[in-house]
Amino acid sequence: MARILITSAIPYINGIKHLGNLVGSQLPADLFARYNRARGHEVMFICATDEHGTPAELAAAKAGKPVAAYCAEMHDVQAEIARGFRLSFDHFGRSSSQRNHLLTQHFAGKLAEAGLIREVEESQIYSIDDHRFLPDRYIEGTCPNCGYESARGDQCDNCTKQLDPTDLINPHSTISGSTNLEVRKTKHLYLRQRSLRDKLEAWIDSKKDWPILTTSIAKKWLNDGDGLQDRGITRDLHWGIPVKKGDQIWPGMEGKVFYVWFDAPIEYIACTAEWADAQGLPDAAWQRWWRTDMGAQDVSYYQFMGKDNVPFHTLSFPATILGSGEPWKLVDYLKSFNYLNYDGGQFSTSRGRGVFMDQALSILPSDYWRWWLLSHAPESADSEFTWENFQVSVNKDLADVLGNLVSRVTKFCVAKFGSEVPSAGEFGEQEARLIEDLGTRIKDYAACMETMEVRKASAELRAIWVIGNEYLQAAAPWTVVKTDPERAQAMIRLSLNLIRVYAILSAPFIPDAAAAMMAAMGTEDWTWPDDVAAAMTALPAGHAFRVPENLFRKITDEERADWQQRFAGIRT
RNA sequence: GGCGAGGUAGCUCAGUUGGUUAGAGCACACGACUCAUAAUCGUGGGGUCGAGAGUUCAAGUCUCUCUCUCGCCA
Repeated sequence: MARILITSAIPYINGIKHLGNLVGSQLPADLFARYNRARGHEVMFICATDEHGTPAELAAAKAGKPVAAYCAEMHDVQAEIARGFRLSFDHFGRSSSQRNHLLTQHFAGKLAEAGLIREVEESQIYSIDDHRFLPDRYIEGTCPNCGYESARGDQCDNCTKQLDPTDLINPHSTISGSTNLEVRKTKHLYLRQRSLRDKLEAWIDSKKDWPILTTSIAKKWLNDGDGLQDRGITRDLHWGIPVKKGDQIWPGMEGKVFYVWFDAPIEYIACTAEWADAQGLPDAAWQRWWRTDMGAQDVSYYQFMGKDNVPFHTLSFPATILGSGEPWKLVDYLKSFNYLNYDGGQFSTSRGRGVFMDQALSILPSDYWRWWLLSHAPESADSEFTWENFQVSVNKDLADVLGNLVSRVTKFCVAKFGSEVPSAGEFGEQEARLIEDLGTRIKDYAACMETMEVRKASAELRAIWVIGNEYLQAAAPWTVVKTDPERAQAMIRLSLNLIRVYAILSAPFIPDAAAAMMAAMGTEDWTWPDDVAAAMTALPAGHAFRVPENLFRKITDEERADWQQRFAGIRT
């Protein structure tokens, strides 16, 4: 039994994520977690909400709520939706937790001890009316070059010239519109990533089996231009983790907080501590996942994320870990995803384009979405969601191939032999061939799951469903029953056992349907079918089963047209 | 403008270190079957692998040029 640590990129707090966000991290991570649990491994699957930073403050202000209350509320909303999608986190934590405060401050202290922090005094625009420093993107004004009136603090979108906020004519805050701005000196901490560059590169180079997408992004940041840059890790905000050196005050940094991208990945660790706290377990329980000096030396750590998160996970976070000089677990395999596009364009949170997680669940159960998203995961390139494709995939794969198979077997048995596994007859050559074929395919499927080849795994699973139909079609028990009922009984006995095996194999993709299949077969035996022949006799003669409700319904043309129109425009 | 990723059957996509007639699913056509959610199974048609040139005994797979799409950055 292996020990497997899995983290999904943590979603930002200010709103509900769309399907593109889901398929890029949480969902494939869940697939992998469920598969590894099914194989009997010890799994720790962690996710959380990423709660700090200016966007959270602004979203809270817009909602008319204190930011802490807003985040608590939105965390619950996201947690509920995650449950709706059956995301099987061992813990869904919060980057604003006390655990993360302490751990983030701890890391900062260790980095300072190692001489990897430098203090920099810089000038920034302060909005007197907003009572805050304004990041570049929150300042607009007239471009001194082209006269464009909505130039941002860092660059003019019209003439594309790079700007300094102080260059702008009539600068104003995009938060309040206030022009009551001034330049103030402020001091910030920078992490000396440059001095860790070679160490990071050596570490990246040691990861021969990582996807090209992952290593190429990391290499680009390491080598592009002047190479890896030192990075500011503090901000002049109120909402965040107060800057401290371990548990000590950091002179000159009073009232400042750590930058959200500094504390967010540390939450992976802190979240595991939150899990231990919630379980009433001692620190050793989470440390054995994260500290190689406290039992984590045999842990395999997998991260899942969209490609936009790769630089932070290949460089920034490892810089924090390596720089601390402490024996924390580094990621072993990083699985990154491209983007999912929506019907000819991009999903857009700001424009409300596409399907958001809550909307998806309001029109169809999670299994439908899980199946489509995972079987079309943007692994090697960006991929595209269209309603036609969704409708066809769901109707064909889930309703026709799998759902109907369960129907035809169970209903035929009840009609001809009753609602217990029939006892007569022996397995013959056809059954032996099926068992052999199934054994091969299950191995192929498992291999894809282990290497996290999500689309391939879904294709293998579908092929496994198909051979059930092929077998039935060739065996034709509905014909055989007329001349040799005992032989037909053997066929159906096998087919009922096949349903149980399919439930086990399918559970990582479609957990609800799998549970329904298992319940219909009247068993709780989820043992992975390493021995297919044995698995085909797991439900013994005389074992009671029942006909389940249809596992999947079909999406009609009218529904498809309706949804296509409904989700094309603006989310209100 | 720079960098990166891509342009493979009507659609969504696979195609390992270059090597026999380029694959899958869906869609389409025909056939089989009738247990089942008008479901299933089989057979078949369909691609000059974005364009052009080059390297090679051999290129979707390497090199160059061009073109289109999409990102990121300045």
